[in-house]
Amino acid sequence: MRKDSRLSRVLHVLVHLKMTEKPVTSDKMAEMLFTNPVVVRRTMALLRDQGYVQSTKGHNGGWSLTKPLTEITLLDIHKALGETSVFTIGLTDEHTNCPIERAVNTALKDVMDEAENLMLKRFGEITLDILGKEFK
Amino acid sequence: MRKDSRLSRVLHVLVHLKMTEKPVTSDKMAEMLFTNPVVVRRTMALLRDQGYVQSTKGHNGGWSLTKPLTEITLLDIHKALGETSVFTIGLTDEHTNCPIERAVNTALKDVMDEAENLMLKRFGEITLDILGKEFK
DNA sequence: TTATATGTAACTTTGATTGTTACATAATAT
DNA sequence: ATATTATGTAACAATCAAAGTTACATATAA
Repeated sequence: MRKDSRLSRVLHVLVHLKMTEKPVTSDKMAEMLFTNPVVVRRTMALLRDQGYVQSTKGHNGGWSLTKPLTEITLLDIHKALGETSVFTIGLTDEHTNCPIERAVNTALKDVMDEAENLMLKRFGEITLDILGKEFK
Repeated sequence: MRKDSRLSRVLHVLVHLKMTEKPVTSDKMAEMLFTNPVVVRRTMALLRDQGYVQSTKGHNGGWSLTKPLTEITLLDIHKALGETSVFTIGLTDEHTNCPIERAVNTALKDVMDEAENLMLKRFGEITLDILGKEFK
């Protein structure tokens, strides 16, 4: 099943952004991530919308952080990417008046919600500076 | 992001199988699930490989349970489907010698593993008969 | 005013699942 | 016996969302 690696990638980029201090262009990031500058802009734009980074045009332009890494959590970035539901498991919606389908969906949903809540809670406890710390 | 609804669908089918008692053909199941008999066979074959159902050919043939629903858990069926990793979130593997990528991956993986373990634990606690019970 | 950036719409490609066709094999009813 | 009803499965086509690409507009700085 297909995976969304934007979170992993963008976290990587954000920590590097902090290291270099000056703006990094979409082209440089694309090179670093083996992808395309437009794809980078698309993803980074979501973070800008939430106020975690800013973009500047023209010479010496590019992307830079607007907050210290200590004030950004994995949860913040996860939410900024706007991915709904973290599971590959999907529910069906074709016999909504069938009690068995409903029971199946309820059972699956309860468990997935519990697992997702735990995941989001943990993500909320991890700030990005921690990811750079292990660097040293 | 695309979802895999085989688990939801096959659970639905298994509970109905118990209700009818006699074998149900792939064609009937396909009709019920708004899909194709070959797709049904593909999925059901995975359950047969693990001994949860059997298939019989010819007249009055079809699929039937080989175990009481009380002896099958959501986890059993989930595992039988062979889906690896329940998350849409993927890790990157392009800078394995970059300490930042490693730190990002480790952080994400630890959290995902914890959430997945909780999910599998809960799945293991739910037997399929429970899904039929709510029927009454 | 030229070079360097981002912004974004429109389109193409990719990749994995699902769906389909075709035919082989097996079991049962008549 | 043999016609009918099933599954088994290989090979191929369709689908669909994400990623990638192209093209051009806009903004900023040297």
